[in-house]
Amino acid sequence: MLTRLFNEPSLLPDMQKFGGWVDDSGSEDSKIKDEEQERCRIGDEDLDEGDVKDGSSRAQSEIAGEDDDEDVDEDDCGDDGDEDRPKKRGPKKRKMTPARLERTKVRRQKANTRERTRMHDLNSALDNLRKVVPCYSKTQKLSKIETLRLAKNYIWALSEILRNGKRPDVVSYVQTLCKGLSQPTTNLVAGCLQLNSRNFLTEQCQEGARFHVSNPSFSMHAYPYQCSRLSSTQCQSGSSAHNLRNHSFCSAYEALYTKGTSPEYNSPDYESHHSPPVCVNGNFALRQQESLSPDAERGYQYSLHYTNLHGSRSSAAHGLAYGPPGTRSAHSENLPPFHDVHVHHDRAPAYEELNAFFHN
DNA sequence: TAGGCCATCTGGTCCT
DNA sequence: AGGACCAGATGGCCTA
Repeated sequence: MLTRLFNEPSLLPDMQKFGGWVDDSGSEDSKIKDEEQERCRIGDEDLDEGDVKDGSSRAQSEIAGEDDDEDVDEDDCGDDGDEDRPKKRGPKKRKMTPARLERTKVRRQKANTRERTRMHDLNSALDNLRKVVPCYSKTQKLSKIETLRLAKNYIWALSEILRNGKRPDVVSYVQTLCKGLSQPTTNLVAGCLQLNSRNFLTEQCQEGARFHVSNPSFSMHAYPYQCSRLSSTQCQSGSSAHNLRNHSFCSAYEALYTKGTSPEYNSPDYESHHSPPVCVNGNFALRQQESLSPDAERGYQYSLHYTNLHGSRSSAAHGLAYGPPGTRSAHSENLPPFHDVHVHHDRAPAYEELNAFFHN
């Protein structure tokens, strides 16, 4: 019955998601009766015709047969014992004529279409963002919230690099990227950078936590922005300064992370992508302590907080590696299957590019 | 099966 | 009046 209200074929599949609307059983009528009773219970105050409230429940009631009765007013709900009630002021309600009903219906459909388009635009923008954050996979897309978190971390990490004029070691870099991310995403990013989260945290604990949010002291062990293909053969292939940088990074990287580590580092081949130029002009006042959303405190307590060099909070590192109890399952033992994961750090961000990007 | 994520609808608010 | 934006509700899909 209610599907008649939305007789546009293209909308029907969507409408059918609302199961109660599709079912033409007798319970529909009782539901509508309940809605009518609810209307009468609420009274005029919420059902002023001037109100925007032209929602489905009212439209449903109107279309359920009240259209035939042109004299039916909203005030007339059948409760005759309400004569003492003071007359409501304000514009008198207009009857829901079929023409008005049709206009309402069209307006709602147009609004739905606009909203759908708006959300699609938002999603395509998010897709674009997914492509420029450090880890991109066509098959294993980051969720929206994780994409935003990773993008925030990415911006912050690059801004710190530019601010300090130093290159961070890959461990610190990954840690920065993974701050506040869920465990699966942490593993994904770590996998993109060929790091097992558990192992890089172990390394971190051994070296002492150098990382601090407000005063990062990145070391120069390696430069993670130039080579995403970490195998020696990949690093040695090709020529040019780009590959030279790759090679230097890979050598340093391998020296750091391939000895005494698990075979998990022999991960699949990752395709390099160019990172977009990044602009940092001091506007990144955001602090890593600030979370993107409240649930960063609520459900994503995976952040690292290395507050000193003595590993006093190194347990937090294990929290990231294994995940806190009672939260999302940890997958630190095995990296997820990265089929077509891309890392976007082929080159160092140049200031010219940064400015160009920012002023576009 | 529960939980996470997502798309969509919907009504409210603000703005032009 | 209508559009943009937002948040809540709802149901589907997927995965552990």
